[in-house]
Amino acid sequence: MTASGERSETDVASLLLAWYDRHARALPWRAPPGEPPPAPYRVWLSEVMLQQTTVAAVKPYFAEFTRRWPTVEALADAPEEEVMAAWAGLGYYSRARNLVKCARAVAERGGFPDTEAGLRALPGIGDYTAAAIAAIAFGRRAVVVDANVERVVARLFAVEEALPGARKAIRAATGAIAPAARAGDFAQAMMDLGAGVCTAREPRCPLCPLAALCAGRRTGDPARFPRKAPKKAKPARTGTAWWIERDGHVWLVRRPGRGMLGGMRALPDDGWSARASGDGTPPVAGAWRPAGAVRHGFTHFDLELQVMVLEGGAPPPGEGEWWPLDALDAAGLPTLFAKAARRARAG
DNA sequence: AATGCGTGGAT
DNA sequence: TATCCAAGCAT
Repeated sequence: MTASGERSETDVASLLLAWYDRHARALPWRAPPGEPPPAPYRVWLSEVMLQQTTVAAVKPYFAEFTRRWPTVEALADAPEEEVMAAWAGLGYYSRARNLVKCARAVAERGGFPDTEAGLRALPGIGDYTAAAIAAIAFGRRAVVVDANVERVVARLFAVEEALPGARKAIRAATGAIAPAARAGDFAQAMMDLGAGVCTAREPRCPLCPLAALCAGRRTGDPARFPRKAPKKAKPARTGTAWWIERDGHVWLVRRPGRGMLGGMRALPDDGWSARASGDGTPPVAGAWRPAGAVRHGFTHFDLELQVMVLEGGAPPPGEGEWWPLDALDAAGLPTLFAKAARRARAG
């Protein structure tokens, strides 16, 4: 703002919003620039799906969820296991558990809270998501900081401190440039800029509406911002998944509600985890046949999973269900076990 | 506050 | 193939 209170044409927000008016991505959960926002339900659902997840991965899930559950009330009424199965493949499954909890809380209170603090108190909604929904769905001024914004702001102000320590300074700097008007468009513009122009590798500075203001660019090497602490090496683990098939069905279990792949359907396994490899002990005795292995990279370890097959076996002790092979897609197996199932069935 | 938690695409 | 990374949250 200038001293007289009018917006300067060299204001970060003005420059960015003008760019957004021309270059905003068209997305299924987004209103075009300057138009009324989508229903809070769609903003919330998309924001949760987009946590640490790419736009391309989210699109089909968003379409399917809004088709099956068009409102937060419909989602609140859905059985949790159906929602978990529908989430299968998208990852970070605690999001799906919290999605159901949140939908039920919102339905119970008669709608989404329209303040950042109210949103922040709901399950699965943290600082970022509360600010994003408040700004995008309710037009409230909020300091919306995701990884895109961290990168844009770290470059714009050439923040030398490394993440995660720099978060406080980045948040303050973001607050200083966030406008009161068009709060949702500004937040989404920052994210579009980070996603398409101010990218992690090889930023496209000639296309950037903020290039003339950017301290990072003036250093000659904007890509070195934000600095980051070095990351730890990922351990490698091995394990075994057990494919027990009988009369066109396979034996599936449900994993415990917390922890890795929590609450998801799965193949029985030998107890592998991030901390230790599995012990290779089969759940029932029998003529097990090796079907090969699959590799899967998790966030914090790499797993090589041997797949062992037993045909005509008895079910192992404990909870589980015979699942029809011709409907295996509907079981909602997370990707690791979907890979293992393909390997088992390929021979 | 450091750690645990998925997955697929880009380089 | 190896690495990085993406609209983070809970504990």
